[in-house]
Amino acid sequence: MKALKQRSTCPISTSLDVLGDKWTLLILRDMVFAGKSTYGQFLQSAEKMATNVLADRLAVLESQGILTKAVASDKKSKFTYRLTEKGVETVPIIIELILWGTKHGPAVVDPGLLEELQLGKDAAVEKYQRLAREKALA
Amino acid sequence: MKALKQRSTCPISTSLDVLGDKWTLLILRDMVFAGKSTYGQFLQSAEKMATNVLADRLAVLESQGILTKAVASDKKSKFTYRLTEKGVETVPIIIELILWGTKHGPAVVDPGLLEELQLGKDAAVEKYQRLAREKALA
DNA sequence: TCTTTACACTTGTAATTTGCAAGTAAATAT
DNA sequence: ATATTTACTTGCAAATTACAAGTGTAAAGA
Repeated sequence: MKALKQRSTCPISTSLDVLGDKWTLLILRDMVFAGKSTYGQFLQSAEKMATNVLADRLAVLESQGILTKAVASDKKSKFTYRLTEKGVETVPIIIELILWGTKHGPAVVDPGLLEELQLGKDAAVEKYQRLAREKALA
Repeated sequence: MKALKQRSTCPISTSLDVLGDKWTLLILRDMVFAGKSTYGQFLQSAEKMATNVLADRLAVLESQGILTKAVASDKKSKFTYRLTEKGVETVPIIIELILWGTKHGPAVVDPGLLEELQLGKDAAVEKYQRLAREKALA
């Protein structure tokens, strides 16, 4: 049981108590935009997160009800992580990070996604939330 | 000169390289929603950030062009921090954190702001960006 | 003028967190 | 039976954070 320390009652602060680090939102990104769902898949990302940090973050995300952990349907030695509705609702945050990083950072962006976002942010949010919800049922 | 390490070219990752910690966005929150602009004011927030961490984050934010530092108009021993346009454009990210924290966290929220957000997110984003831009000119 | 206060940091040090390499353990595959 | 896959755990050095105290400069007060 991972007890999180709450620094204040400000909603921004409480959000950052959970999401405010360099790794957590990358795990959620991998689930939403890359369809990943296992420990091994998360480790393969370009940012190369350490195994112990990944294990720790997955435990926090689970204890906070952002994702669930279950034995995979194909293998008993494998676990599947799925987004809860609380997790799906981080999509707008992630989308805003994409837009800001694209505009102001040294990022290289997938042109397809960028066009989609520029065409309509709300539509893109809904699309990726829908896909994530469908994936969560599988 | 604070050199940031870039972990990948993903826009989410590059955004988190700068904003992904527990303190940076709280400084921006204080500038946008509380009109704060000095080191002393930032220290007085409910979350009680350490002085060395504040100094470090302000230096990073300045080096990344998210805010500027200038001698205050009233006192030569005082500095005023102002948001750049890059800084103003973090407002949508902060607003999404407010909405998520309000809905899913243990946060206690200002009812006025919440009503404003529920009435129309885009309008709220524009309002606080406008206020921040005006403040930056003062 | 001398002292005190206000403000913005810097420094030192202990505790915590991270990054890296290696090891463990259960379930499959060969 | 042995090897491999998958998901971690462990140990340790390095980096970061938290906490307390100190420094330096400008302004204000006696």
